[in-house]
Amino acid sequence: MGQPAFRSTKEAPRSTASRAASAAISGLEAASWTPKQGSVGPLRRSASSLRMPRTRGPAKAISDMVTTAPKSTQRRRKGRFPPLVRGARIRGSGQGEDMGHPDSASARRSLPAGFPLPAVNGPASPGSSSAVRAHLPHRSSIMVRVRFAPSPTGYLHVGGLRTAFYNWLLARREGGTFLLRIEDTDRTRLVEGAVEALLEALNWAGVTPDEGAMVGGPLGPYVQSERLEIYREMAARLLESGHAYHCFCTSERLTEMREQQMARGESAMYDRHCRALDPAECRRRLTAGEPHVIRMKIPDGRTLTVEDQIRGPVSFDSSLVDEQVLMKSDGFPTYHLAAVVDDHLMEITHVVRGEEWLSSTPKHLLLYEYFGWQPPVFAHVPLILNASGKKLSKRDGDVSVEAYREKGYLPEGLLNFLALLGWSPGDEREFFTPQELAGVFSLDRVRKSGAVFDFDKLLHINGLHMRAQATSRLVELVMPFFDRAGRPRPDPEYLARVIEVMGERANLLTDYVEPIPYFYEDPSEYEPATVKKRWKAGSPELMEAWAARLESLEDFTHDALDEALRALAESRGVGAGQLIHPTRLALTGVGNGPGLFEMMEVLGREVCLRRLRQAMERLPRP
RNA sequence: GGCCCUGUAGUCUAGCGGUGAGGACGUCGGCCUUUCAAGCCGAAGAUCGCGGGUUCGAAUCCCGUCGGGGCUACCA
Repeated sequence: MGQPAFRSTKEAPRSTASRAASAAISGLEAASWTPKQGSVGPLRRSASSLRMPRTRGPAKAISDMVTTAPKSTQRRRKGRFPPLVRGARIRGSGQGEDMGHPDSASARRSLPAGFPLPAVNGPASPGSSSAVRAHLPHRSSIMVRVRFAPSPTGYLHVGGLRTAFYNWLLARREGGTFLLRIEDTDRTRLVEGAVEALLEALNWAGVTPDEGAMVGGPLGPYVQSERLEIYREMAARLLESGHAYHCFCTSERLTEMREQQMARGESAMYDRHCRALDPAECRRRLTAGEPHVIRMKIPDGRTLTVEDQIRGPVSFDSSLVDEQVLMKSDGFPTYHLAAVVDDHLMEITHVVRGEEWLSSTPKHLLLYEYFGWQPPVFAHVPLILNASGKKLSKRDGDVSVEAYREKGYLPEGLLNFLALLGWSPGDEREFFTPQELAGVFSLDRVRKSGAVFDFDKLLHINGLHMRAQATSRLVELVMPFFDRAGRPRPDPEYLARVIEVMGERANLLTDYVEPIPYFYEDPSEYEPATVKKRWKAGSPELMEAWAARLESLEDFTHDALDEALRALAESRGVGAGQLIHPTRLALTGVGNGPGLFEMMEVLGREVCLRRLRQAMERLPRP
């Protein structure tokens, strides 16, 4: 007979899933993944020694990091696209990536005090002062620096969490830095409290930044609206070097232009009207305070190639690239300028972002070239799709991380599921803790096509993680859900026993609350279908006898209850089920749930007797 | 429309010139059991988008084609 597992509140992972859990725990070094609430549990383990080799040649380190992973993988993937080294290759009439515009002295001069102008990735500029320079390449050649750069327009989207997580995994894996930057350059879309919500969600997930907004760091500020001076300065450099120009076109003119282009069947692109503006007139209109933007110049006839870590080389014809606005008329930069400038200044080595950015990458490449900076490695991750194959959005149901948190998902469960959306380990494992993922994740195993968000599978994976948790952690995590359900919090000891008794039955934290009210209060009604099925002619009388027996039962324990019930059934000449089912109905009001005897032990004699009697009174005589 | 990405069961995926195309979710059935879950066993489900070509042999290589998606803003 199966012994109830609820006798004591165990600390170890429970039953079946522990198999999966421990199988999945390889000897990888524990990364510091710490979900906000609760902790410990089986997630903790001692560090062992599977470190990545850290001694590598400077140039190699970067490209290796992403392509390396398991040896077999590396071999297998070879030939998918040329082994890349740096992020981009630029062909055509230009000077290619080696053209070095040394950081202009003027820009350096006018940057905010204490603001380092690293140019770490850039070509060493011969004349620059070099005490600082000297040690930088060193550091950057080893240090992987990745970032998550959301714009605070609301909540954290699950797709955003996946992107952040991939970045975080890369940083953890390489002992690098995961940075959070807030891209709030669109003042019309700002949402109050969004930054806090973003951080709260990341914290909950345990995908926490090592550096950046709210946590600080040496290369801040990390909020773009606080870096306006820098963008202005950088835009000025571009103006100075002839890579950008002022544009005074009104939005009306622009709209009209676009309409005409479309009507002619052409693609809508800025017609470069202001590029030809007479310098003197430009100056005049500027001093007159006429509203204007700054646009970047795009050369014709160049082929711009991104060496994407996930897709291989992707080429664009520069003649088809629009002359993007870099600085808006309100003095804020657009994404393109701000992101490039910040990624460089913040010494980002790998830009891992959503696929929606792939088409604007050629502009970014050009900006790196104009500034004379070396671009980072790029990797564009596929989109997360809804059931009809479109980019997952609000209209498709729950897309905010907060929603999943409220539904009772575990951060590990959500993260595990999200990681598997577009990435696979190469073997057939599917259960991973975040730190395990940090040991095996690599960009070259990320798929290129979008993935549909499958709620069923998310629930399943979350269930796996639920079963791998220590009871004590579950108690901690479940408690807040009582508040939310408007129920008094149970005694932690009692809740622990409920959780043990529930065993494999929970896939969500809320499964310990809403679906099992009978653990916390007497049933207020009885499921009609179950009454019909289980409350038979002989039931009331049997319940009467059973109640009497319970009163005199010495130990109100699983074993004793089991024995007593079976003895009673035998003496009455009925099957045990004749007693078991009506009892369950009387105690819970429903037809299914945990094993009856362990449940009775948890509920206790008093409660059981009371409910049995209530049922006899309230249930109709069949 | 243009540019770019992409295409293995309903869904997530493995696959890298020779496999009965493997695994997972979901579905259906069985076992276990007092129920429900979980677990275990089993089944159905994929003309590898389609058409050509290369090859003794193609999901894998080439060409074409169709479908889906992203971008095409003084949004990110």
